Amino acid sequence: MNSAAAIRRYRRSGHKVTPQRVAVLRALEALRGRHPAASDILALVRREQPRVSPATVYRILHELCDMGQAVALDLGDGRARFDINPVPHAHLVCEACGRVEDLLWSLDLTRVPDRLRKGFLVTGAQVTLVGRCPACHRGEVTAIPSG
Amino acid sequence: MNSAAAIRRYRRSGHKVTPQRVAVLRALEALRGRHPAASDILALVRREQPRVSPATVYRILHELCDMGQAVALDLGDGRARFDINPVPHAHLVCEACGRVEDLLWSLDLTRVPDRLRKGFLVTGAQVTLVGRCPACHRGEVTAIPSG
DNA sequence: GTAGGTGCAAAATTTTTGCATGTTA
DNA sequence: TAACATGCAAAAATTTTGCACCTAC
Repeated sequence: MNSAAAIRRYRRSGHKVTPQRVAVLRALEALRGRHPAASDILALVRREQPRVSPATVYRILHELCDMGQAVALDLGDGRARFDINPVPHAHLVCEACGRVEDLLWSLDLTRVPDRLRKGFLVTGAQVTLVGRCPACHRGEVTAIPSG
Repeated sequence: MNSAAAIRRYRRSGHKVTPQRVAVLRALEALRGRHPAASDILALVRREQPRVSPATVYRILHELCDMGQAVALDLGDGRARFDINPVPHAHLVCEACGRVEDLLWSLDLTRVPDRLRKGFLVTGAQVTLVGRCPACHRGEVTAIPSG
């Protein structure tokens, strides 16, 4: 249960430690590595506390991202996905079925050559590789998909 | 006016060449490099053809992405951005003001080591670097911005 | 007790869909 | 003219906001 550190950080930062905040942290912990959308997190939180509202979950997720406890991902399907305390990594997304896999490829993309940086201070990177997962790729050699 | 090639491709693929398709292509051409959202493209199209509907623009943008004439980007603000015929490149996004700059960094990320690929066939990559643009970075050393 | 947090409901955005009508080839 | 494309309006889905009430400290 790693969420203890995040709870301490809430306390130290002057935020209150509420049951809702604890529940979101625990849900993120339980879903670590599964790239949950806000609705997935809400669903898990509601298994214990059915009256928690979407607004609260969104507010807490934003806080956690601001605090650096979590990161928001854009995997191309129009909703935000969340990761708690992630080891930096890239993602493989199947454009056919939407499957997402972590890609533990160590690229330190924050070290952009100064010449190209346009004065930006780069603090994070998001790398998404798009393609076909094995299952969706298999039928493709002999038959080009209609879409 | 590079959209001529795309128009030819429409004709060859059995799609009809409609004024709406031509207008979307010309808008994408005019906005090349500006990372327009669908609403930006619609607004430009409507300067010439006020009755074009959002649904039509979305349908045409999807077609163009499927045809490989354009790409959709996720820059982290909840709406899709579009680029026509882009040279592959990464993006710098300012997390404070939302400014987006191209980053002409030649990384061939589709060459993922086999060991890590998990069987995926990788066809494209999206690299987004997040940080602070020069303007938003400047005041930060002495004063943390309120937003 | 008070500052801050939450639930609810409504709104705002973006994107999709159904269907009657219009248009390209 | 026949298949395809569009406009319109409504729906869907996600995320944000206003406000009265509640609670952690």
